[in-house]
Amino acid sequence: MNWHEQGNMKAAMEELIRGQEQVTRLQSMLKDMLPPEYPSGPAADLLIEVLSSFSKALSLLDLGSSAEANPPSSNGGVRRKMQSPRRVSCRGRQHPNTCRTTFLKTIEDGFTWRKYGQKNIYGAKHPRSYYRCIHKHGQGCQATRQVQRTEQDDSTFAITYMGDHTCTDATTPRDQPTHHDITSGSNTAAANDRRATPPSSALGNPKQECEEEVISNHSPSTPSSSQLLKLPALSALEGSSPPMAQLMEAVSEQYCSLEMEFDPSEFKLEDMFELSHDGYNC
DNA sequence: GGAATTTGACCCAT
DNA sequence: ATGGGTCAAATTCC
Repeated sequence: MNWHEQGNMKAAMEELIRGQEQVTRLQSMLKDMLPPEYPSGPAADLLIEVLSSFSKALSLLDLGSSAEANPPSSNGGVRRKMQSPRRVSCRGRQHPNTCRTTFLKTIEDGFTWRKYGQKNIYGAKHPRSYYRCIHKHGQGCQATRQVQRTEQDDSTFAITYMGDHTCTDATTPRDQPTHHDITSGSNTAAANDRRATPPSSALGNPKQECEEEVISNHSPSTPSSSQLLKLPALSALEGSSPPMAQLMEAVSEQYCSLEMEFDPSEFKLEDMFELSHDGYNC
């Protein structure tokens, strides 16, 4: 690891530690606000999960740095290559500057897609499916997307969009799979897709999308951090008290400053290191 | 029979 | 050399 990578690593750890402290403060505030008979609730549970995520991320980074310092020499010299040494998404050949990833409970997004490939990804539990817009030939639409189940949650799909729709489908606002409207849509590859269809649990519930979306920093239409990440349970508390709102904003920004295409299912230390090479660009 | 998916092969970036 | 992305023939479904 060179000095530049070490610097990024250290900065990432510092950001995580700050975020952890702020969530702890938020937890304390929330505790004061809730009635004694209801010491916990969805918001409190969510904070516990957020704290857990921070802890895991910190321990991962810590392991990474110590492994770097003390490479394992045992195991008879036979050591499996680290998984996913390359960045697995946003590395497209056609749309290097317009990719964004969303995490949804359904692959429906309002557009009509044609599946053109599927690959088992090295080190990944689930295969990745490749779709292109059904209007590629008719209207020359260059939009494509990659769909892969996340490793933590089989019912959640990481959907990476590459290229913009130039077809007439794109003119209908309800069809735009943006972070502003990711709950709409009924006619998709999933609807037409007979075999590459996810389990019914995912399909029958178009309203089950996660509120989480990661948009690459270089995206021309990148929204503000607060727009990017608004936890539903916390949003409900907005306006409850100024310090709480400020803290929520700070925590939100903390997450977003660490964004860097952070797909929990695909997070690998080496990915982080490589991010420092190409400046977080896709 | 047409349309859509599957899957192995090929190409390309790293 | 390796893994990811795309192509296209084969297969499946309606």
